[in-house]
Amino acid sequence: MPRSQRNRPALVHPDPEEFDVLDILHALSDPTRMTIVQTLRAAPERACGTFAVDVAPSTLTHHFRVLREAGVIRQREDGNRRWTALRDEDLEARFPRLLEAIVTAYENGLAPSR
Amino acid sequence: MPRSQRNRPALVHPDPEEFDVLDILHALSDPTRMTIVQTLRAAPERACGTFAVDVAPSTLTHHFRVLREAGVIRQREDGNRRWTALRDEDLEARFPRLLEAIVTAYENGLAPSR
DNA sequence: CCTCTCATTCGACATTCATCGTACAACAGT
DNA sequence: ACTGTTGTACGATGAATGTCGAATGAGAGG
Repeated sequence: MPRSQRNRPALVHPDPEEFDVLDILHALSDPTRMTIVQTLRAAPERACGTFAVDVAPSTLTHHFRVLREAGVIRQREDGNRRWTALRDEDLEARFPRLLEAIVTAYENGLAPSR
Repeated sequence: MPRSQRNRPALVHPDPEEFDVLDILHALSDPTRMTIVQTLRAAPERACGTFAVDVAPSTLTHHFRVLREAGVIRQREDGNRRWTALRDEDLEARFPRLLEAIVTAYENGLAPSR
């Protein structure tokens, strides 16, 4: 029996109909979380520890929860690892072009005129 | 001599090169501020008191400052009124399709599936 | 069985934030 | 001048937020 079904509370993953744009915007307005999303756009699925962000593990867990409860990412358990992926398709179905516009804007703001 | 040039500090309006996507996302992640932006999309310019938001005047001033310092709105003085307008073109030039995608997503989230 | 790794939960902390009431300043009429 | 309107500035307050360290728990592998 995997860890997620024993002592650990089930991971909260809202349905696309429950997505709230304001929650998504808030989730993406933090630099650490935006870096996570940006990283996930390049790699389809990653383990928690493989993100190049400079925060404590418990802080990372916190940021994952914010993203997950907003519907931005999906997490699944696999042995001792927790894999994280973007909910590209769900987001696109609910809010077309939203994620693309935001992440593109963020990446445009990094190098060119800063 | 208008009010803005006397005892009052000049209104802070960042240049488009200084826009920060994360600041913009944070500014738009509040329901009151999103309502303001949505209202401004319909009317090109409005006076402060003409927004259908249910907060105290001083709170409204606070929200205008957040939006203004993020580059979302522009405010100008005219006699006793302060006129507020969206910085459509500046935002579009700096972050193409960003505002459109966000406001559209917000409006889609209001009626259809909620 | 023992240990190491991975990631979480919990509690604490300092900061930021949304909100309001009060006081105030400038303009517009009368 | 006096008065009402418009909107700001300031200070306070309670809630939310980002951060961390310590403790915990489950899995993997010797």
